[in-house]
Amino acid sequence: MASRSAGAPGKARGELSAVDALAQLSFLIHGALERRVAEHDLSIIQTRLLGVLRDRTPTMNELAKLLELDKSSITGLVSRAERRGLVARATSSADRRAVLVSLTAAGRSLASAIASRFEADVSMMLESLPPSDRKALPRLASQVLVDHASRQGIDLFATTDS
Amino acid sequence: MASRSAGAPGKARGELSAVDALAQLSFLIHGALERRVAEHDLSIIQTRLLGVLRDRTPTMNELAKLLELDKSSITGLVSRAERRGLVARATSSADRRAVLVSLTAAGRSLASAIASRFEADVSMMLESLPPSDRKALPRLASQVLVDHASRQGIDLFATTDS
DNA sequence: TATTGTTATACTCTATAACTATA
DNA sequence: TATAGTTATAGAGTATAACAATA
Repeated sequence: MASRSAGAPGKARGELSAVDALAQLSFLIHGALERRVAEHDLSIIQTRLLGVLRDRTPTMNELAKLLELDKSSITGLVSRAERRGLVARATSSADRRAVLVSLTAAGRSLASAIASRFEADVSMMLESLPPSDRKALPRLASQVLVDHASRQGIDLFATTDS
Repeated sequence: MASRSAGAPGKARGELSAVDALAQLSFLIHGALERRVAEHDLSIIQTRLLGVLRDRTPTMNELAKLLELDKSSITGLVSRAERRGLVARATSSADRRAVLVSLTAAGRSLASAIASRFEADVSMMLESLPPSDRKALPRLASQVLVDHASRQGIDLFATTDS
């Protein structure tokens, strides 16, 4: 369990189990993002919405798949963001049932501000490591991500323009 | 932004920025836990509640500090867990205002089941790495955690029995 | 008076089921 | 008929403010 206290069974003092260490790091980063975006009165899911809209203008349906939520949840999520002027709805001209969601200028600027703040937060966490380890950690993380994605038949670096 | 697509500016194809890699790994682990505990109709916060109770019997107030929630949020959280028979309330004999929260046998067994399932999930993610890296990743994660904690004046490995 | 916990209230987030409009 | 999206409804999770009981 991630939130259990440090002393895992069978581990020497001053050590976390592999799983504990990764789980706690995950909570640390997640929590840092949560606190950061809370300063802008955003939740994690609202932030993810802004994030996926930075380089897409998906339909509500596509948004539901991207965020792994039910379409009815997307309705409310987008409506609250729209009420705050962060995103805009537009009826698709190709299919008049479909609604296209895009970032407003305000939404884009907020997304950028958060991204750079958060980047600084994570960089700060890494600064305690010696320079060689500071490169190794993201490299290993990438490796796990790429392998995990490929295990699901996804190429993390697939490009549309090829 | 963590949920942005892979190609970060200024990065060669096939690479994630350091921050992106860590953020995405964090979301991967968080999501894996979320899906795992959903099988038992638990949320992340309910799971964290069970987790902190594995080696503590705190008051509501202490629980609020441990989980970084308002005490009024703890009331509902504990009540829902209590209704499911996972935790129990008991009035403190030392201070009759205080309520002590503990894990029931059912709660403890559920917490153990989840911990071992989740441990397997994370181990599986690590198995794609060569053995040396498989040790390095948790080691680096621990280092970041310990340094982060000490920066806040906390000794992650403090013991009560010394 | 101060502290512990609960209650009342309000809002976000989520899902299921029923609905409308378009295809 | 099938699909895209919204609405109605219900419940978890969260915070603020007001409250009761105990210290």
